[in-house]
Amino acid sequence: MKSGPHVTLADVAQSADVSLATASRVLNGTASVRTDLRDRVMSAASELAYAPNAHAQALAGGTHRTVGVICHDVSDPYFSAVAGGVMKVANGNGLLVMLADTFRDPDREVAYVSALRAQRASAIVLIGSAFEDRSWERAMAAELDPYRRVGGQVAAVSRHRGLKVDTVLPDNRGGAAALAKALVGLGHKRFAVLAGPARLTTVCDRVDGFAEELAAHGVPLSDEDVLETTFDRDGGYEAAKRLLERPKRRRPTCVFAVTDLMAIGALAAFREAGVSVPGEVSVAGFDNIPVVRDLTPALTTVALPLEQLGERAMDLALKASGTRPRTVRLGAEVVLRESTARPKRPHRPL
Amino acid sequence: MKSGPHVTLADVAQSADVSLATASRVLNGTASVRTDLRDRVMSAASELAYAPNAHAQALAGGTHRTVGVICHDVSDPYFSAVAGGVMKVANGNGLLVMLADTFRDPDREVAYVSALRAQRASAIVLIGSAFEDRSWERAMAAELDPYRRVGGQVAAVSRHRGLKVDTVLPDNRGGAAALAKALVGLGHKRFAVLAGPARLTTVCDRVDGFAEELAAHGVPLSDEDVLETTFDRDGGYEAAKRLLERPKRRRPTCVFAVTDLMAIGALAAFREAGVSVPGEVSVAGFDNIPVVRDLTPALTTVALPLEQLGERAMDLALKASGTRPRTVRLGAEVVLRESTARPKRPHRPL
DNA sequence: CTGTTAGCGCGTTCAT
DNA sequence: ATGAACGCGCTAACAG
Repeated sequence: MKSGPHVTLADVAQSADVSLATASRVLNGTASVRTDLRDRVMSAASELAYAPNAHAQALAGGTHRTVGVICHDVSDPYFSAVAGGVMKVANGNGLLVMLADTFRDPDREVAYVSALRAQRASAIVLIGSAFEDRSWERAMAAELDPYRRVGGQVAAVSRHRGLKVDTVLPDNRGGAAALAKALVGLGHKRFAVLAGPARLTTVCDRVDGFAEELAAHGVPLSDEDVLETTFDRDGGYEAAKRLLERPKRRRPTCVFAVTDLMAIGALAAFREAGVSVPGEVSVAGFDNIPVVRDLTPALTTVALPLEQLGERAMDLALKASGTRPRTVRLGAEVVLRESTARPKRPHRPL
Repeated sequence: MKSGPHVTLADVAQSADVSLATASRVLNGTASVRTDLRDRVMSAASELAYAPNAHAQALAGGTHRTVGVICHDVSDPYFSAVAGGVMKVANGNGLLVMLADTFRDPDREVAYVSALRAQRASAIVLIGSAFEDRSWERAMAAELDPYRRVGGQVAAVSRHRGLKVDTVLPDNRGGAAALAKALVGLGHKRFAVLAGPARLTTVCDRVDGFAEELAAHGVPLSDEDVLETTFDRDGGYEAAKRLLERPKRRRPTCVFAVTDLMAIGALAAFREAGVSVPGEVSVAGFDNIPVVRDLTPALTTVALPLEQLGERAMDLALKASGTRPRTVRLGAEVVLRESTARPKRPHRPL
C-alpha cells in the first residue's frame, strides 16, 4: 500500500496537546490519566480517525494478536468446517487470524509457514492431512523448528509423521475399521475402496483401517479393488465410473469412499448409470460433512466432530506446550443411513 | 507472542561479517553485491534460519503484501466458494490474506475492518450481504472512509447501500425474476417464498425480484406467503415445516427458497413428511452451490458464478480505483433441474 | 500523574 | 560496491 498520510499517535498527541506517552496510555488503558486529558485524547483520536499502526505496536514489543491458519482448500466442506472451529476459538480469544489457502499445493504450504513466521504470528494451525514425503517434511521442519524455538506455537489437525507438533487426531483408522465391521455385518463380502492420493496420511489411515478390519473378517480386498483417484467430488465420480466399466459380476456390492465428497461423486455416477443405491450397490463415506444427511439416499458415513477438530487444535496452539508434543484424540462414529443395506445377492465364497 | 530470542538482520550481518545494509541488499535483491559477500550472507541467513520481521519491514516503509477478507461464515458453501475465488487471485499476486469470520455478527464486521486498518492491509474485501441498518452503515463508513483516504482499497461482494465502495454485484433481482418467470411458465400459480432476515440486502433483492415478476404475470404473493426465517439450512427446514402445518389446499405448489442451503433444509422437511418433490411441490433455490446438482432430486436454482464473484472483487481491490466507486455486474442464470415440474393439479383462479 | 527518551528490526539515503 | 546513520510509529522505562 503506498503509505498515504497516515494519522499517527504523534498527530493525536499534538492535536490533544499532550505528550506521546500520555496519548499512548489513554488509548491503551495502560495507566490512569487525568480525566480531562483523557477526553481530549479520545476526541482527538476519533476526530482524526486514528488507527494505530499494528506493525509499530508489534515492533515496539506490544502484543501480537494474530495467529495463522493454513488450510488445504476452504471451499471443501471438510476443511471449511474445521476452519470454522479454529476461527470460533480464535475469535473468542480476541485473535486475528490469517487464513492461507494452499489449494492443495504442498510447496505453497511451506511458503505460507515462512510468511506467517515473518508476521510473527503467535501460533500456527495446520489444517489438512500431511504429505508422506521426506523432502517435504524436511522443508516444513526447517520452517517450523526455528519458529517454535522462539516461542511460536504450532498445532496440526491430522497425523504429521515427521513433524513433532501438537496434534489433534481424528480416529481415521478406528473409524474406518468400525465402518468395515458394520458393513461386513450387513452381509457384504465384495468391496471397493475409492481412495485419494496415497501420499496423504489421512487416506492411508482410512484405507488401512478399512482393509485390516476386512481381513480380520476374512474378507479379501485386492489391490485392484482400491482405486486411487483425486481427493474430491470429481475423483469419486471418476472412480465410480471405472467401477461401472467392469462386468456386473465383478462389481463390488459395497463401495467405501474415503471422504464424503468422493462418495457424493460416486453417488452421482451411479445415479447417472441407473444403478440404484443401496439396491444394487451400497455406498459409504467418511467425515459426515453437514450436507450428507440431506442426500437421497442419506449417506452412511463415519462422523468426525469437524468443528471440534479445529477448536481443539486452536486450544492446543493457545496454551504453550510443555516438553513433548501433545496429542488429542477425537473419536469417530459410524452413522448408518440409507445409502447402505444388505446386499441383494449375497456372494458365495469362491 | 512472548518475543523469544529472534534472529535479526543484524545477527545475520554480523555472522556474515558484513554491514547491515549489505545483508539487507542481498536478502532483498535490492542492489548488486560482490558474489562472495552474497554467498556469506545467504548461508548465514539459512544457517541461522533467519526470518525477516514483517512488521519491521512494513514499518521501515517496505511493502505490505497482505490483504484482508471479511466473510460472514466460512462454513457456508456460498461464502467459502466466494472466499476461494478471492484467495485464488490473492495467491496469484503473492499476497497474504487475513480472513476474518464474523459469524454473521454485524458488529464484529466493523471491528474487523478496524483491525485490518491497523494492520495496514493494502486492501479489504467484504464478502457477504450488507445489513440495511443506518447505524451500522455509519459505523462501517467511519472505518472505511479514513482507510480509503490513505490509499486503502475496498471492494465488496453484494450491494452495500450506504457504503460507496467498489462492488461486484450478482444479479439477484434479475435472477429471481427469471426464476419466477420460468416457474410461472411451468404452470405454477401458488407460491411460497422462504426468506431470510429482511435486513439483508441480498434477501430483499431476491424476494423483490421474484415477487415483482410474479405480479407482472398476475400471480399474487401475499405477505403470509413470504416466510421469514434464518439464513441457513435449518431456517429452510423450519419454514417448510410451517408450510406443512397448513391444510393441503392452502399449500403452495412451488416453493422458492432464497438460498440453496435453505432449499436443502426445505427438501429435508418435505422428505420427512412424505411430501414428494416435485410431485406434490416444486422447490427452487438460489446460488447453485456445488452440491445441489448432486441432490436427489437435483435442485432447480439460479446459478451465480461464485468463484468469479470473489475473483472480480479481489481484482477490483487490487487496481486502485479512480474517482467514483465502480460496479461489476455478474449475471445469474436459471438452471432448471428435477426439483421443479409442472404442478399436478393446476389451481384455478378463485 | 505526566513528559522525555531509548530502542524494537529494517529499508534507505548518504558518504565513502 | 559497501558501510554508517537516520527514521518508520509505537511502547516501556525512566525522570520529574
